[in-house]
Amino acid sequence: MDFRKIDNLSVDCVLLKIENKSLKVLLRKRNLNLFTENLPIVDDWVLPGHYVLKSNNLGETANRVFEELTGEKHLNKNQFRAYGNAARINTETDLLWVRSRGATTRTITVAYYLILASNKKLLNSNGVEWFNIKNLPQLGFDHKKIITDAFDDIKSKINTEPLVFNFMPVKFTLNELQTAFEVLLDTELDNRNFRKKITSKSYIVPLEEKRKGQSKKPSRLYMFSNDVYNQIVETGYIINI
Amino acid sequence: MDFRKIDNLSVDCVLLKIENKSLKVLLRKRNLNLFTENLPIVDDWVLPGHYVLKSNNLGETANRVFEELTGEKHLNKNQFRAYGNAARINTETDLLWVRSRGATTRTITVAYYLILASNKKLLNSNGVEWFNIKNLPQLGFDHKKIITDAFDDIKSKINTEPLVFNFMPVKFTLNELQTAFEVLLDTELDNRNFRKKITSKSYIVPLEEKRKGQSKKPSRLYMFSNDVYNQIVETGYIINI
DNA sequence: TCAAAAGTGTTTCCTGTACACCCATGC
DNA sequence: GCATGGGTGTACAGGAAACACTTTTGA
Repeated sequence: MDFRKIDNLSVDCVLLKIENKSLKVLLRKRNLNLFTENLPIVDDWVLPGHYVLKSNNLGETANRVFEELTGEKHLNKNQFRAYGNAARINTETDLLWVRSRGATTRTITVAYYLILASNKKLLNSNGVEWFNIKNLPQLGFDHKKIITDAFDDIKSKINTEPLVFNFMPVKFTLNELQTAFEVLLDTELDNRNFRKKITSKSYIVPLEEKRKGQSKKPSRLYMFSNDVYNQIVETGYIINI
Repeated sequence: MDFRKIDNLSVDCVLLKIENKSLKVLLRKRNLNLFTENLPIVDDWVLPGHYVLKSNNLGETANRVFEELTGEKHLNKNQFRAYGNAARINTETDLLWVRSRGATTRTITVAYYLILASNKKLLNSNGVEWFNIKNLPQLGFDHKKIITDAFDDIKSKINTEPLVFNFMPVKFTLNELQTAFEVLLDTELDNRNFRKKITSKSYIVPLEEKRKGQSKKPSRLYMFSNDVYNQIVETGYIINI
């Protein structure tokens, strides 16, 4: 195992969840004090990430970042783009930051996103915070673009791949699922039609169990069955262009 | 302009077209003679690609590869994945090849695909050849996987983005378009229903012109209007999972 | 008893799908 | 005049969309 880092290759991780009817992304505080002055001159937010070690795969590097944050191994992360423009690190703050970490200023980053179920808690919230994706703070590097790209990728897949269920706890109500769709598609859906559509799918299985306490009337819980989904493999040759 | 190459970063290019009712990919002959023996020990095929120069962006590098092959500037290339496993270069041939080019054996490659219209010819066919994607020769590195991933990406987008039209000449017949869909979706479509669907789209514009000679009966030509398409922006919230 | 979220059916319209024959031309 | 790919219409079924009230519980 070679623990040295490849000094021009990093992985950035977009951790997403739905909370309060909006999509949240996890950011890490970036802070650097220069001792010549007494002011912090780097004081903004960036995506959690890590340089790739010589012995590590890209995916392993992402896994490690995600595990450190959540305490769990995740299998459903998604690599969606690489960023390697010659001038992608160009502001004074970004250059300073990169040099302070002994990396080259021409760093290529490979970006992953991971969807976290809404009931999961972070293992470690030191220095990180959830932000509404529609209301991001000052971000370093090209991380705003990376977040936008991640969201675009999810949106483009949400209607054809069972990606929504990653936002859901194992057991969820139909209204929770509807909210997830609404947040991701940025639209409103008719509740009756939504229920009809969803309950017609064999891989969304109604459970006997109901959830009490969350609302006045108890609500039926459902689960997504990956097994059943994989059997069905909806070909869906709907030419939709 | 710094012409030195980044010795662990390359770009691989998947150039695709439809010909003879099948999807073709362009490969470059890889050949290396070791002078100690008189036999070529590297003799297989790889994707065209290039190391990234210090002053070049990833996309610029891909553009250059595509331009050298086709003689044209292309705007619709697509970055679809990065490959950077620690052990992705591991066979004796691949290691030999990489060392012979003065690169590191931990090279990250960023992969792009470009769709070429079926009427386009290559500028330069030296050492390259079109292969049916269903019948590939011996490939170096992880290039088989890269090709599969490119195809998967296209398939996943073909029904929701106007990607097919890149396979088409500017003016095309409906039957040509149907063939493209059939090849890409690996299915057969009903001709009458296909025509109904397509002619209902305002951005697929019938021209006065007909094509003679190709078949017995002259066939009407159509064109895809990007302008009209962008105006329409079909939201398409068809939850299809 | 009322506030709050859960849950339920019907009608209309549109779109997908299945299916078989005539058309215009080159040879 | 015939072979070849180009081109057309109709009927049916299933899914999408619009729409308002009842149910169950906690407070």
